[in-house]
Amino acid sequence: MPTSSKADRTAAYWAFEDSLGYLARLVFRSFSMLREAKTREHGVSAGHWPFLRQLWREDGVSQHELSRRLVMQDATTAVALRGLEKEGLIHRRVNRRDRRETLVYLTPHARALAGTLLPVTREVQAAATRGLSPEEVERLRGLLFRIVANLAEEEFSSRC
Amino acid sequence: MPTSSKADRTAAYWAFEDSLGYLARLVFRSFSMLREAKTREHGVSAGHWPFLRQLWREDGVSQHELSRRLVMQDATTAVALRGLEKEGLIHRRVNRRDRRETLVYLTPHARALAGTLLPVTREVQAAATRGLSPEEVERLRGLLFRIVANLAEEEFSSRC
DNA sequence: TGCATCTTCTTAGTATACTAAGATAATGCT
DNA sequence: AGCATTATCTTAGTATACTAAGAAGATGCA
Repeated sequence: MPTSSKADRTAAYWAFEDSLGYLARLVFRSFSMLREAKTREHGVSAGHWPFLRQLWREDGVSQHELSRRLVMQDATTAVALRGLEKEGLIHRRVNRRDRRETLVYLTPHARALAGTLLPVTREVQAAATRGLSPEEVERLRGLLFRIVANLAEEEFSSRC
Repeated sequence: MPTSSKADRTAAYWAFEDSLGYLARLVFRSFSMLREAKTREHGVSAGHWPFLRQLWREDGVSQHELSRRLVMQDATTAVALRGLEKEGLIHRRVNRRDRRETLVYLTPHARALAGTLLPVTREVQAAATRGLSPEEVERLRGLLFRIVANLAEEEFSSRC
């Protein structure tokens, strides 16, 4: 048996039916691996994707603001953006109104990539939710969000 | 403003309402960060936790079998187990029936930790699902599992 | 204007987990 | 018994993302 069969893997997943944390880990990892497989050929890695995606929505924002929107640390953002800049996907400019800030802009190339890569999200999303009704997907999002909110509050209160 | 307020962070989360992948990332990260905060004082890191947890269910299994059950790569398992061994949480012994295998056993210390640390899972789980009915939690697990299964199939078919 | 303050960004070090490639050692067929 | 095969485990290198600490530079009050 060269690799584990699909039935084997499914059995492994069921072993965690009692843990939402593990299920979330599997969902997250499956999503990003599948997406990376589809975006790699365009020179976009798993780590760059969230930044690109957010910048397609709005660019010309500061690194700190970008970190906030992606719920990332400033250090993580700084390292990732260095990579994106080296790939020619972004360029940075000092904010004239507050020259402490560096504003991040997409290059024309990165902007054009949106047309190619945004459908990828929809593809992955469609594959992931195959067999689920729109109502079920909506319910899932709602439940996930309530969990995120619960845990954020927990973390918040344990800090104070 | 020293750190972003809770309202700020909630706003950031909502920016991803359309992406199950991001919600899963947030859920996974929130879970493991909160759990790590609670287990660190017992010398158990986020990376060691899954192995310990699986071994509490059953130890005396090979490293490869452990990898399979946790959906981890063998290399990842090998590195993590080296750490667990150094911490005195596991020891390894050659399988007599097939001496190519190394079987992994919990130490008495690690076994005793279960009593202290298993309640932590339940605590985190309870915090995460606060305000959700048992039916909603069950429905959430079912939906997440269907997504994992969908993505596993996708990955499987794209490999062949 | 000058200096303290504040924001923003970067560097350094660490943890987790991946892939690829190879070492090791037992198994089992001829 | 010998040797090819196989399973298992390890090493090396890379990617992602964290925390802590600090540099750099702009702001704004005295």
